[in-house]
Formats: sequence, C-alpha cells, structure tokens
Amino acid sequence: MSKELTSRTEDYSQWYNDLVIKGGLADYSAVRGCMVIKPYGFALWENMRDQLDKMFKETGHVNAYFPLFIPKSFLSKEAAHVEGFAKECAVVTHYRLMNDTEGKGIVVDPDAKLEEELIVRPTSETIIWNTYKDWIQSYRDLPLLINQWANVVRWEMRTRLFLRTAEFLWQEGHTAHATKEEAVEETLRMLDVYAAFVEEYMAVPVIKGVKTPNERFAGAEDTYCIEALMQDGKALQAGTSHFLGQNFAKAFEVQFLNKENKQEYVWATSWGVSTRLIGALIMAHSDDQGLVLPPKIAPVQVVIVPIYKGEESKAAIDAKANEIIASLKELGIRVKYDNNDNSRPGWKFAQYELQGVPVRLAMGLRDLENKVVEVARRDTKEKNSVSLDGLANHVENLLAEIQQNMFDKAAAFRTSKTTNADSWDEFVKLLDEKGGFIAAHWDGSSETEEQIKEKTKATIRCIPLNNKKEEGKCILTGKPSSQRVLFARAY
RNA sequence: CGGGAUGUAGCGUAGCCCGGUUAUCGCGCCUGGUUUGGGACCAGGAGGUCGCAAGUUCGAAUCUUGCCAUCCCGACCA
Repeated sequence: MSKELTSRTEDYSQWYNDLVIKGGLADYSAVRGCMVIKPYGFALWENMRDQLDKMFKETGHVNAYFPLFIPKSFLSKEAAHVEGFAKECAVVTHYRLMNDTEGKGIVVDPDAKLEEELIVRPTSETIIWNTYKDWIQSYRDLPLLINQWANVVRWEMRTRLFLRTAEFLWQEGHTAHATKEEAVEETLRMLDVYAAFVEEYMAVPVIKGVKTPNERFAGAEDTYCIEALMQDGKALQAGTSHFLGQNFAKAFEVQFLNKENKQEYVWATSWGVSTRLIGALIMAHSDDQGLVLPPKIAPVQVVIVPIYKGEESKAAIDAKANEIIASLKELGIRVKYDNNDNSRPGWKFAQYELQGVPVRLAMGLRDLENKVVEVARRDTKEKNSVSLDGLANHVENLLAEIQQNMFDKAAAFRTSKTTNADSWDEFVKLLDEKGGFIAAHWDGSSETEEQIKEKTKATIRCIPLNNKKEEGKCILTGKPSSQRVLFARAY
C-alpha cells in the first residue's frame, strides 16, 4: 500500500478518493458506478444509522420495508415525479436466463419477458402510496409515520464514491397526515432532526433552508434541505425533507373520512439522508494526513498502542492496558487495543491517523514507570503525557472537546466562506476566487436562476429559513428583491 | 452521453515510440532471525492468462481493430 496521500491543494478530488480508498472506507467494485462499502466505512454508516434511527423513533416513527421493484405504471402516476426520475431508472424486463442455443454462454430468455416492466426503485413514493391507499380509511388511521432503511438505484452518468453512486443506501421517511398544517410541521420537524444529527453527531454545521422551484424534489410542493460547506468551498446537500401536499394522495387515490364524514385527500411528506453523508463528513473535516472523524460516530474512538521491548515488557504493558480498556469501556467508550506484533508503533500511528481515530494512547515502559500515558488527539495532533489517575475521565472529556472543536472549526470556516455579493462582478469574482456561500439578491424567477447557473455553474442552494428580509436588487437583472438567497457551486 | 487520460503481481511502476533470452524496480505478502517512543533491518522465498477478444507476424506487453473497466473534465443528479 502506498503511504502517500494526495494533498488537498494538489488535487482535491484525488485527495478525497485517496482518503476513501486508503482509509479503508470503500472500494471500487466490478459493477459500473457501484462501490463496495468496506467494514470500516460500514461501521461508520452503522453508527450514523443507529443514531438517526433512534431519533426517528423518538419522534414517533416506525420502520417498515417496501419492495425494491416498482411496476412501471406506478411511476407514471405522478407527472412531475416520473419526469424527474425517468432518465435515471434501471429497468427489469425479463425474469429468466437460458443457455444460448449457439453455445455463446448464458443469455436472456426472450420468452421470459415481463408483462409489465419493473423499475428498480430510485425512491419509493409510488410503491408506498399505492400501499397506503389500502391502509388509510379514516382520520383515525392518521398520521401514518413510517420510515424505511433501504438501497435505491439511480443510474447516474458520472459517479463518485459515497457522493454519487448508482446504488446507495439511505433511509426514506414517508408520512401521511390529515391536515396540511400537520404535514408541514412534520416536514420541518424532520429537517430539524437532520440538522441536529449532522451538527451534533457529525460536527458539520448546516444551513436549513427551502429550495427554489428549480431545485425542488420531483413531485413535492416544497423541498427543505440542510446544506453543508466542504473545505474546497463547494456546497453539499446533506439531507432533504419534502412537503408533498396532496400530489401523491391524488395520484394514488388515498382518501380518508374526516370527522365530518367527508372524504379528503391526505397530506404527505417524505424525507431522506443517504450514505452521501459519509462524503460530507470526509470533506468537512479531514486533512492531508487522512480522515478526521468526530468522536460521536467514529467506529473506534480511542486506540491504544503499546510500545515494548521484548515479551516481558509487553506483558506488563498489556496488563496495564487492559485496566485502561476496562475503565474506558465502563464509560461507554469504543476502544481498540492494537498490540499486534506484526507492525511497529510508528506504522500504527500513521495508520490510525489515516483512519481518523480521534484519540490515540501510546504507552511504553517509561510511561509505566511514571504512571502516565501519551495522549494524542487527531484533530489538532497535540500530544500530552497524562496521569493514569483519572485517565478514563480525561479521555471522556477530551472526546467531547474534540467533538466540539471539530464543529467550531467547521463553523468558523463556513463563516469565513460566507460572503455577501451586491453586484454581478463581485458575485463572479467571489465564486472564482473565494468559493463558499454567497448571499445575494435574486429576483425570484426560475429564468434568472437558470441563467446564473449557466453563466457561473453556481446554483441557489437554498433560501435560509427565518431569512432576514432586506430590500435589494437582483445581481443579474437588477429587479427588486426582498431577501438574499444562498448561492454556491455544489456537489 | 461527448472530450481527455489510464489499464503490466495486492498497490505503485519500468519496458511500448523502434516486436526478439527467463517482463523491471519499489512497497506489501510468506519463512527465519534481530527489532519496537513516528511508516524497522538482514537473509531466504512465493506471487503475472501484461484489461478482454480478434488480427498482422516465424515471434506481440510492444503494431492494428473492436470491446470492457476506471479516473479526470463537461451535460444530468441525493
């Protein structure tokens, strides 16, 4: 394995790829556009998933599972929806293979053509609403608050590990409500859950906002999002929550009898985050030495590396290490003891830095004599000798400090990369020279947004929630505007 | 899907232009030993349908054609 990582300034894209591959998170696979998530990467996803799942359940949701395949006819029932997804669907047309009559191996059996083709889900609104139709009769059946953890397939032209792959893992929440108010409330509640998760657990600050019609989910009335800023100054949509109005209820005839014994269409939401979050995590925090993972979701929070000479000292250090491990585990800290004799301490140090383990403890005979241990933190690379007395508590506090520091650092970066632009020239200059979020006035029309995108590749990431009202003029057209919106080049 | 690049051992590569012994080197891997406070050292060893398939040739990693895959840049997108 090569020890060298590409640096961020040298080639940001390559740096990202190096981290994913060499950090052991994922690999390319034999299938175009698809990746293998390796154990370390999957452990990261499991930690994220488990916490999110807990938060979903705390807000009243339950999990279920719907089919991978969607009859083609379902997809076309909601016009905007099918239009949005049609170009990137994998389609199942046959259900059997056979030996080629000319001996050319195995081929699709032409006689096994499906009467109705099946779409591999790019998202599950249609199959779910087709099901909800049977589940919902009365206002007493509402609200219906269901989430599913699943894989989905979107046949992307160009893929990038974690950020955009043909198949990815995600969760999708699909809820049904009796009133519009309640559905909107749910949409915003889940947006808050996402923001809280990403900020508190991933230590990535996000901006909550609403998408412009151009960027809206296919089939939604309103799409809310959380937007994060990466170290290269590009924005990344980290999660979305949609108020679907009655669009899907109407498309799938989902009505309920209200208290006045009248039929009404239900109101819907859907919301999702994906393994893309792992990409966000990497690009928000990591450095030229490798990954930097926030303690709250790091698969390994503390690694202990023994430094010994000969079997005797190894045994003595092992014994002390085991005490430390026990005390850390008592505090619920995920700890790994690497006393593997096959690699030397220096190699281990570099390896765990590459993998972003937040805290490393190194202990040798010298430390043992002095009743201390060397404590190194990944985020700042500081090293200190710390007394064995109260070590576990020290480490626990340090993990919390690292978590906070990572968030603060990312937040300060975002602040420094968020700039107002009041003229077109200024806007273009900022985009090219500084990047980041640019708050600027926009006249509110799709045409203008489209033109800005064509000219600069920048899109409106969102209109922040609780945005300050401010009279101004559109940077492109000069038409009046009542507020600034956030532009950025994005992933 | 357009433009560019790449494909030789697990990884990184030399060789290719100008065809010709047993395909180069480093890392990693295996065995034994010495080591271990920031990517150890010595000795020995294993590992290859040179991306795939055709073609040209006495002979192809090298030339030709087709295909496949990946990366980068664009259009599309979470």
